[in-house]
Amino acid sequence: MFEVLFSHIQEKVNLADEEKESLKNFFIPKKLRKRQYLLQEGDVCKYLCFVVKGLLRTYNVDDKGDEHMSLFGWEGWWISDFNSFLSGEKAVFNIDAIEDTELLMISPENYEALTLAIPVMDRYFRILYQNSIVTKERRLMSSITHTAEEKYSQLATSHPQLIQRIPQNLIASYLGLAPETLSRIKKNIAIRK
Amino acid sequence: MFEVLFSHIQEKVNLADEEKESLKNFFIPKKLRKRQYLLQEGDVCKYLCFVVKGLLRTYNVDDKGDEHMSLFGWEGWWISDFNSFLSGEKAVFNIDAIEDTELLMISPENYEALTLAIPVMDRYFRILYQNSIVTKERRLMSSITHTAEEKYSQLATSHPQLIQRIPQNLIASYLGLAPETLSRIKKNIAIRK
DNA sequence: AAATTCACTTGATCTGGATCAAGCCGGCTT
DNA sequence: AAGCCGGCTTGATCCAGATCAAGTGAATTT
Repeated sequence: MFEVLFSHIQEKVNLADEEKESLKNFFIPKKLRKRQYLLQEGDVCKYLCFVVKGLLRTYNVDDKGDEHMSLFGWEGWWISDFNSFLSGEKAVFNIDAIEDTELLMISPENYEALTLAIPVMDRYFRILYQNSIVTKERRLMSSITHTAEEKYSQLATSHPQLIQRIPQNLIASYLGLAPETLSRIKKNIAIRK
Repeated sequence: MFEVLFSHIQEKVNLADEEKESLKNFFIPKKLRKRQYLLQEGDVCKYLCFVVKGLLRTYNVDDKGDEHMSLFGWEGWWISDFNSFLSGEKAVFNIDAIEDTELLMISPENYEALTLAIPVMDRYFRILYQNSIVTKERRLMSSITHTAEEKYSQLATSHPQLIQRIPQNLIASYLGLAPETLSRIKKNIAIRK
């Protein structure tokens, strides 16, 4: 299962064989069944998790009990309540599995130790985070600038896999829309062509 | 003017004196007058810029000609159209100076060369980007989850300096609100206490 | 000091999307 | 196979915030 992680890392930086061996020691493998929680709001997020297989969602729940998706993660994504993981503060997000999932988890201490033991991992994460920032910037501007339909269309073209794989009510929540609104939007798009 | 940059870096990692000397060679200093552009939409963003002094805004303009703030940057912030800087694609953002500003700019080639010459800069940027991701995540969830008034109140408590320093119409745009709406919100808050 | 400009306010009206409320269907359970 | 549950649709109504339209006052320009 480390092969998925290695190949993901090696898209960005090179790892020597002995670095790969060493790297294994910093991670804990874990399996989750569908609907199982990885993290609950209020707990401290003890691991940054690489998704080897499966699908997870990160979301919070407001006063009214409504869920708001922060992000989805599948093969090749890293998942956590990043603030809680880095600072040790309580998590504001819940994370649970949408499909059966396999993870490789690293603790904050090992994350620190890993970057010190294998400095090129600083570079790997630096590049990873660069891309993540660009993505988040796009989503943020889209959420401020676009209408509901524009947001959906943009998502549908940029992440068609996501539309296939994830239930529509969760996608609505990801876009900050009521499920009914998304349903109507899809209908309108379908009618128009 | 490099002292501001050094002290900012040294909040996160240590720099040897010879590394500091070397680092200077990768940057170009630049001054901007109030209202002057650093980047215009459609151009390629040729520099990642560290703000030594002053205040800038990054924003895009929609079809209707309305501006939407992406972010503000002052002393100690890094500013660019990050996607354009990294990929060489055309910028979607405009950047201009709200106050007279002093910058230290680095080109993509020098950014790459810098991290190779001084590997601890990978670590510096990794940590910088971590924090940036947490901030963007918060703003995104806030924009999806909260009402207009909640968004403003949250901003006012988390970044009071920003409220002081930046014209109210730009803050409205940053929050994704019409200027009239923000004006009314402030009035309501004032009345209530 | 008159004139223009620009940020901000206030009021009146409009509207996109939320909310509330029913049905509909396909898949699980018993 | 009958019943139930959860995801989705559809319709009717509501409302937060946008838009349109004036007005004010402070700063900048001429």
